[in-house]
This record gives sequence, structure tokens and C-alpha cells, in this order.
Amino acid sequence: MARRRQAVTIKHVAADAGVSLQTVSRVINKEPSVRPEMKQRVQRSIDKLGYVPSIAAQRMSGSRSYLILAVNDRERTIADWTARQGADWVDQMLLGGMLKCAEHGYRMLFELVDTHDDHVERELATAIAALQPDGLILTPPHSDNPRIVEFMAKQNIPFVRIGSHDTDCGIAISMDDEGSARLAARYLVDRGHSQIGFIAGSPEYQLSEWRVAGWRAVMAEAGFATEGLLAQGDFSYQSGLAAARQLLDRAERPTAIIASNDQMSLATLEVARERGLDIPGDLSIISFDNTPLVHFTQPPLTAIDQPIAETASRAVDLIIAAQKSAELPATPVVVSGSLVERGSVADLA
Amino acid sequence: MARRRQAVTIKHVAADAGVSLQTVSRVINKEPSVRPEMKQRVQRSIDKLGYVPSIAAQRMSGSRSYLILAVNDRERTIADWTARQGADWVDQMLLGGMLKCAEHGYRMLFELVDTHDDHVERELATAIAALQPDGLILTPPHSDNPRIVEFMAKQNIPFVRIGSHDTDCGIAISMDDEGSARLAARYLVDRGHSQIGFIAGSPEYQLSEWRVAGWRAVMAEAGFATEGLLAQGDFSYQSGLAAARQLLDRAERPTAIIASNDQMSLATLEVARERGLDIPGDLSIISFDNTPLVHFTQPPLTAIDQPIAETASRAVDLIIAAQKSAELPATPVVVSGSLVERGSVADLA
DNA sequence: ATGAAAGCGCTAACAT
DNA sequence: ATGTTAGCGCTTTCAT
Repeated sequence: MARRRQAVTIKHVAADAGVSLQTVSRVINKEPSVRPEMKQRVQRSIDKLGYVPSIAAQRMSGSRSYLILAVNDRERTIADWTARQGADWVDQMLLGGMLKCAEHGYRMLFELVDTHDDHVERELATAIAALQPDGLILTPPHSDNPRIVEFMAKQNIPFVRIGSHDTDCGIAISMDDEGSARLAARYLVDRGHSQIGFIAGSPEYQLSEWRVAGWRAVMAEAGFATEGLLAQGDFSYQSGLAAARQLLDRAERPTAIIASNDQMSLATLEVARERGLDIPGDLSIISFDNTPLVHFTQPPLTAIDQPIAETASRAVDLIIAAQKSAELPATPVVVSGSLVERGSVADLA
Repeated sequence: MARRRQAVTIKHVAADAGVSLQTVSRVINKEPSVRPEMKQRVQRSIDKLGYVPSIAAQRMSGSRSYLILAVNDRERTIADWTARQGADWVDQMLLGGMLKCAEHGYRMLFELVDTHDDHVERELATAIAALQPDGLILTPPHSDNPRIVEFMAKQNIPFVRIGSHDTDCGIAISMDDEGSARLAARYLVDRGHSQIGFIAGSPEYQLSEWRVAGWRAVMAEAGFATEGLLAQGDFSYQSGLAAARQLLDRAERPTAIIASNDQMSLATLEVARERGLDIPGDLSIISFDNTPLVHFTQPPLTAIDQPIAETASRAVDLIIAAQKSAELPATPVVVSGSLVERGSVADLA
């Protein structure tokens, strides 16, 4: 394959417009110190020749790369993709992130990094050195992985930690997991439920605790006990099966279960079917995540929607803002989830 | 934000190893003309300093960028992401593409381009000029969009056209749509069906015709008429509803329907429910695509699996190969789909 | 087999 | 407000 050089460079534009390279550069970068008439002339040449700046060259000369790197956990992502169960976290992240990037003339790149790898730092360093992104977006469980966070703190690159409350370094942004869990619990309490079970997610994710905390808080406020109503899961279908059985084996069977994600809700549905329990007649279910499968279950699941696209979009905004001012938001940014009503909750009242 | 320069450059490595820049470059690029002992010494310095070459600099100096750009249709992709119905084409493409790229030290970038935009060429030119990828992957309907293909033909960048049979330029790779449709039709014929309806996909996609052709061929071979058994859809749920009604309104009702994608199968399922038809007792259904939702329907859908991940993986291989030799595969590369048996087909035999 | 020099496209720093 | 110069990190010549 022949070597490819840039077809149209800043030189061509400069020659065509009869100005210096610098003036063209100033126009491209929207610097103020160019007379409107000059600017127009240059812009005409740019349009005429179809010139587009080379990111590589821009990056080389020390300016921005206009690249934002979103990093997800390799193991989990590949497992989701391979299972083809409709988990669409990545899609939603790209939806929010790419569109917002495009608005600002940035591009979003997507990388997989193993959170359990012995060389996480090395993996990240490689991606950063190779791509030279202007900012980085960390998703759970990376966002609170100490090795990753400490490494990033040294990099002098703005980075957002989605799903973290830690403000030591980086920019924390979370989806109000506690608030969402409260929302779900409150919704059930309002409908006359008092025996509300909760299936927790993997302890590797901090958000798992926050969700438990939200449920606990509402139960306490309402004066209901939580003893024996908390079951530990790890977000997998299997763990959901075990957790649901544990809860439904209680002498005093819960009338409702909140599960920390859709796979565990699916498992709860299956256990209910095993035992001949009608949903929502005998057992109400509220799910977390609102991934595509909630439409297809029998009945469709009432669920907490995680605003992933919106969060990714905000993350991009925060990075671009951080590039300019060194000022970071003092408190964690919060994007609230919402409850989507479907058919899996009974009104006991 | 302070300006960031590369932390460790080839200079540091050269100094540390006590050799010239050039020697380091040769080691990085695995050129043969370096003595093993030199090579070792340099490699040790690289590892010690944690050096990673800057893609920007490599690209600037005229070598490869190690970037492969996958381009999808913006409108359709965003519609799928927003609908959250579990369409996972993008995920499967990333799964196959990213992993294969990683194997070869490449990275996959992902871009959205509007196939109906008046300035498609401009959109593509921008992405190419900015990113300077070593190769490009076109997906349907871009793969057969004449403006896009003609533009790419001029670019001197190897590009793969997924879902195209056209060998004029670029590298065609397809998923054997005709063969897959034959597979589905044959499967039904073998189980005693003779009135087999077919719901076609959008004519904007060439693969729609090939699927129809496969069905027709099997029907002809079996000596069955196809008159009135073909309904036109456009891949949307709505169009599926209309198409299914048209087929099921026939005096001689089909005993089976093949739908060109999952959304239209879902619609067929719904129409069957409306009319009180049991699936598969009264009507068998075979779907195309095998996206996540096939697991969740009642009954789960027997479907043709489109090997998207495998195809993307092959596409990457083809691009990397094309970079070296100018030799392109003479005939279109074909990756075959398979039929996944679930519960939506009745055996009449 | 190794090294030195030139240049890729662009911008920061310094003129004017 | 505009132009000139130097240099980013790397690879391609072209020497040796």
C-alpha cells in the first residue's frame, strides 16, 4: 500500500488564500485576533479545498487532540456482548458520549481495560500514550479501582469517574443510586407493601451499597424491619436465582422484591414461576437498569431507569470544561434516575 | 490545563540504551536488520521506561496509524440505541472488530455517518483526514451507497464493504444472506410446510433481495408456489405488522412465515396473537438476526444467526492483509450464518 | 548493521 | 493583526 500523506494541508490553504500558515491556524482555532475579512478569505479557501486539520499534527504540536477516551471493563463488557441478553450499557454510553462529543468537535474513543489485570496501569498508560486523549471517562468498577484512580491522578489529564462519590481526584459523577433505590422503595411503600426484599449487587461496585442504603432508609422511615430481607447477589442471573430463593423461603414471604439489576430480576421472575407465584398478584418486582429485556418479560418489569446516556453526555461536558479552567466541580455531579411503571407491581392499598 | 507532552519518547529510550533513535525505531517496528543483542538492550530500556510509541507521531512521519475506522449509519444506529429494543449489531461489530484489532496491535474507532446526508463525502473526508485510519469498514446500507463507495475508491485506503457483493472496488464480505434464507426455508420444507410466507426487508439494503432469492429458490426446488406469499417490509415493527396481516389475510393461510429481521418477527407474533393463532401450532415463525429479544418472546424464536462478530473480525484481517500486499481477494468473502432452533417452528411431518 | 539528517502538518512563542 | 521560527516524536531517506 502506498504511503498516504495528507491530501490538503494548511500549506495549501495558506497559499490559496495568500496568507501565512499561522493565520490559517488562527482561523481554524477560532482565535479572536483575526480581522473578519481575513477570516472570511481563509474560510473560503478551506471550504473550497475541503481542508480538514489532521488530529495527529495538531496533537504533535502540543495542542488538543480532540479525543476523549471512554474506558470500560473488558471482562464484563465482553461477557455482556457474548451473552447477547440485551445489556446495553455500552450503547447508551456511546449514544450520550458520541453525540455530545460531536457537538463540540470532539470524538469519542472506546477502550476495554481489565480491572483485574496485574498491569492495569500499564494497559491504561499504553492507551493514553498511543492515543493522547484530552480526557478520559472511567466507568464502574474502574471508577473506584484504587490502582486506576491513583494512576490517573498522576497523568495530568482530566478524567471523570462515573458512579463514584470520591472527590479526592478526578471528577465524580453519579446516577444517584441511593435516591433511585429510595424511589423504588417509596413507590412500593406507597402501594401498601411493608415486607420488601432487596437483592444487592456485587460488592465490587460501590453503587451496590448505595442502593441498599436507599432501601434501608425508606424502610426505616416507614417503620418497617429489614431483618432477613436483604440478599446478596453479584448482578449475575445465577446469583439472582439464589438470592430470590433465599428471600422467598422466609416464613413471612416478602410481597415485593427490588433487584439491583435486570438479570437478577429475571431470575426472581423465574423463581416465582417455579413456585407458582403470580406476578404481580403474589409478588411485586422492581428492577434496576431498565435494559431492553424489561419490555419482553411476562409481565413487563417496572424498573428504575439508569440515565446512562445523559450521564455520559454530562461527563463529556465536564471534561471539556475542565480543559479550559482548572476548576473542578466541588461536589459530585448527580444525574437522577427515574422509575418507569410497567406491569410488575401490585397496589395493595 | 497545562500542555502535555509525551512522558517517555524514543529519545529517552535511545539515551538509556545508548543507541541512535533509528535503532530504537527499528526495534519498535520489528525490522530485521538489528542484531539480537542490540534488540534486547533496546527492549530492556523500553520495558524499563514504560515507553509506548505515539500514534500521532508515527502517523505524522508517514507510517501506519494502526487505526481502523468502522462506519455505521447514524440515523439507524441512533434509532436503535434510543429505542432500546436490544438491537445489538454495533455491539457484535465491536466485539469482533476490537478483539481482532487488539490481536494485531491495532485499534478500532467507531463513527456514525448519515447515509442520506447531502454531504456524505464531506462527512467521510472529515473523519478520514482527522483520524487518518489505515483502513475503513463500511456496513449496510453504506456498503452499497454509490456516493460513499465512489468516494472511497479515490482515497487509496483499503476498505471492506460488509454485506456487499460488488467487487468493483473495496473488499466485499457478506454473510451469505441467500444461503441463510435457503437454510430457513429448507428447514420449514423439511418439516412439512409448503405455504411459507416471506416478509422482505427494506429495499435500500441489497441483502433484502438476496434473502428473498434464497427463499424463492427453495420454494421452486420443492415445487411450491410463491404467488402472494411475499410481503414487503422495511425492517420496522410497523411494517412487520402490515406485512404479517397481509400474509395472514390470505384465503389459504400460510403455515409458516420467515421474517427478515427480529422486529418484524415480533410484529408477526403480535398479529398472530390478535387473531388467536397459536405459535407454533397454527403458525411457525423463523426470524433473522437473532438479536437478544429472541430469548424473551413467547415462544422463543427459532432464528437465523447473523455472524456479525465473526464478519467484523474477518474484515479487520482483510484490511491488515490489504495494507501489505496490494492483492485483494478476487471473490467476495463469505461468512455463513446458522439456524438456531428454539420454539417457534412446528413439525408438520 | 547502525547512524545522521530531513521532514511530516501543525501550533506556541516570538517577532513585527 | 499578521508573519516567522522552531520544534513536537517519529520514520523515511541517505550515508557509513
